[in-house]
Amino acid sequence: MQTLTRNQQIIFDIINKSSEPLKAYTILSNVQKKGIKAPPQVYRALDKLIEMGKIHKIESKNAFVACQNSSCNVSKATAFSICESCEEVTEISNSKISKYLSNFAEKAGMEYKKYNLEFFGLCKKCK
Amino acid sequence: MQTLTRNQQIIFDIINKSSEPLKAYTILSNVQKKGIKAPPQVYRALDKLIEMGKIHKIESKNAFVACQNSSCNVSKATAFSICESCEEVTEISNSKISKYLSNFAEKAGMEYKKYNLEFFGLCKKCK
DNA sequence: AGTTTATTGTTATAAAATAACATTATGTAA
DNA sequence: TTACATAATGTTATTTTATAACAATAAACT
Repeated sequence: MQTLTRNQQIIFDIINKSSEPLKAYTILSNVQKKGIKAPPQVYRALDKLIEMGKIHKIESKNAFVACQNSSCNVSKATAFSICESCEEVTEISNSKISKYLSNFAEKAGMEYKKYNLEFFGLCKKCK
Repeated sequence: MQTLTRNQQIIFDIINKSSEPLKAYTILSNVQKKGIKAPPQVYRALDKLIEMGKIHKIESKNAFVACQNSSCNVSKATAFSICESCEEVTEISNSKISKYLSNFAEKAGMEYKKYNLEFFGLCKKCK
């Protein structure tokens, strides 16, 4: 269990408290009062947090969310549903889907390391 | 069957001929001699081509590939494997996986429209 | 303590995407 | 065919996202 450095902790806290994915520059503007002033500081922390599996990047949105999956300490596989109406992003906890997809990748002849899956549509509330 | 406009055709041809995903500004530099001079012209064509399902965006790479799936004329569902060594990107033709995933989304309570799936690892050659 | 390794701070810049507005082309319906 | 609407294009400027490069600190190791 890796401990976070100061910058990593500050940035993780903000992402973790947020109810929605945060963009790097939104994070930046929220931590400038704490002395984190420049983009590289944010991006470096984000990179490490992703490596540790503490956060994930929503590629289609260039935004970052805390991992909801308590067992997820390596960022091996991520799956999200994204509502095109209310923009809600939900992490799909995914033992089944994960098993299915890793199997699929192996069959396809790939030495599989991770995947990223993003569903788009309307969430329960919006449909 | 929709016909392409001049700019769309030029840009589709370049993507279609390429053996690898192309970035918007790479495309731009390749079409400037044909009179397409500015980013918006490229991005507009890309957006339309995506709508038509002629190309897909590899979100994790900000790059674009022609659709390999002849039946794919709506960009409903995309799946790619990306080799982290040689950078090869392959579209996975995906009736099974597609069925599985759309089922999965429905069960999760989502009104599903499309998904994007990106596998990372080592391809056959590189592993 | 001295050395390596990781993290941080900082400035500048690169890369990716879009806003805004003027212009031209295409389709369509009286 | 003319008038109107719609779509596509051209253009300039700007915004947004991400990284290069290098100096300074801090932490971990022997």
